[in-house]
Amino acid sequence: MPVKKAKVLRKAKGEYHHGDLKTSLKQAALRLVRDRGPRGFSVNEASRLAGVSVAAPYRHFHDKDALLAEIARDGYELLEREIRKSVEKVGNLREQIVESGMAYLRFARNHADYFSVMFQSGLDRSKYPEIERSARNGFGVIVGLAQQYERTPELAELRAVSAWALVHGLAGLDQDGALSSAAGKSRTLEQLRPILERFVDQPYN
Amino acid sequence: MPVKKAKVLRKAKGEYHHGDLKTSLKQAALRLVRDRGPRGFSVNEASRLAGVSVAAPYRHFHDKDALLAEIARDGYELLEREIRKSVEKVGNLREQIVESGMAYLRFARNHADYFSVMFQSGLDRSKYPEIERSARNGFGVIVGLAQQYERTPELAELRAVSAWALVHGLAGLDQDGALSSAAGKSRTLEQLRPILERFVDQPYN
DNA sequence: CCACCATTGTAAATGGTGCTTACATCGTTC
DNA sequence: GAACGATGTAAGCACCATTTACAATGGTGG
Repeated sequence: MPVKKAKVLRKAKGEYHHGDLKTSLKQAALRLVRDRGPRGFSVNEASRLAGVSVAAPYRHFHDKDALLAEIARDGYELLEREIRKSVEKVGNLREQIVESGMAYLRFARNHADYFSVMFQSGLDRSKYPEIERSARNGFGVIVGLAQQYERTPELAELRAVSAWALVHGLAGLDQDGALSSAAGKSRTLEQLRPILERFVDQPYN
Repeated sequence: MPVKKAKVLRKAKGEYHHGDLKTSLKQAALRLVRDRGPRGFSVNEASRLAGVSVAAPYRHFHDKDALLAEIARDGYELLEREIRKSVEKVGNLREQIVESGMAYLRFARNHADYFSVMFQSGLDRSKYPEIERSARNGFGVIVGLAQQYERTPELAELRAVSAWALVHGLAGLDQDGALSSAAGKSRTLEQLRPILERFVDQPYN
């Protein structure tokens, strides 16, 4: 879990300027989302966590939604990076597709805070084009793989949409705990790999 | 579309007792969710819509989350009914599976308000066992179909989880507008049917 | 070196929210 | 027809988002 050195989360007591309040606020918000769910976050509380006054955030974000939107965008970018990294690790195209899906599932589990801001915060995406753009970039990776994998653009699109829906659905259900087997035992991500492999090995034509 | 006659949504002006405040509040909340997103709902506003004071709801629901939870449970039950209804319409097992998926997608689109309360409201499901129960019942329908379709319980479970994830993901992406084709044209649900058919026709063994 | 000033932070206030408590009214039952 | 449970109201608390007016900071041009 690479966490960029030891960042300043709280402002030092005697200081006036924080140094990197914008980043701190996003981290504080993410922590609140992690601890109290996607709705359990408030600007005021994030301010307190960062050790500044409640008005300070408004020097960096137009409003609460703008803060959330920026976190969402960060999330999409992080997701895309992680997918690309996973894809680069293997040579075989089939494996690349499987790994991109596994990366999606890992992201949803390891960065559940980002994931819930991205998909469960009820943000009005149409108001933040940069989110749309980042999301589309990420999806582009999947589309690219599908295009290499399928013969026609139509089949590629079908494959890409199906793949995205499958991993997105798995990720969502996993986060809701709906995938834990009857006994309540949680599932390893590796246990989901066969689902992806089956999907990839299904011929489209 | 079936809306139980013409229900009393607002209390009549001169009356003191409402008659069915509980139902009215849930309907008001759903309307607010539909109009202003999953976060744009407040108990106070729902009260106003129902024509009562802001404290009145607390005679019927322990708190805001309890109201949301009951709506979610209603949603799971409605979803289950609609899936069962669709399944009954066709005889062939393969078609039943496809139709159950289509019913899920229809539900997500036609009852986007319920769907978002069920999956995007950030409700703490572990606090409301009745939600878990209703959700599990609905999933039971899918599992049942899968058990008829596959030879072993293991394959059936794999099939059921995959099916659920696929339609759940499609529904979620559809609601986010992520499925609209490049031109921004929205997709007919029937256009998604081939995805489900492909899935069903894939041999598991 | 230092006075300026954009940047970043603070304090206080506004209007709104969820929720609780104390009290008022209804209408059914005995 | 009175008592009582069901139901509704009014008022108040704590919290929140946001704005405004002001203050501290530190980099920059003179």
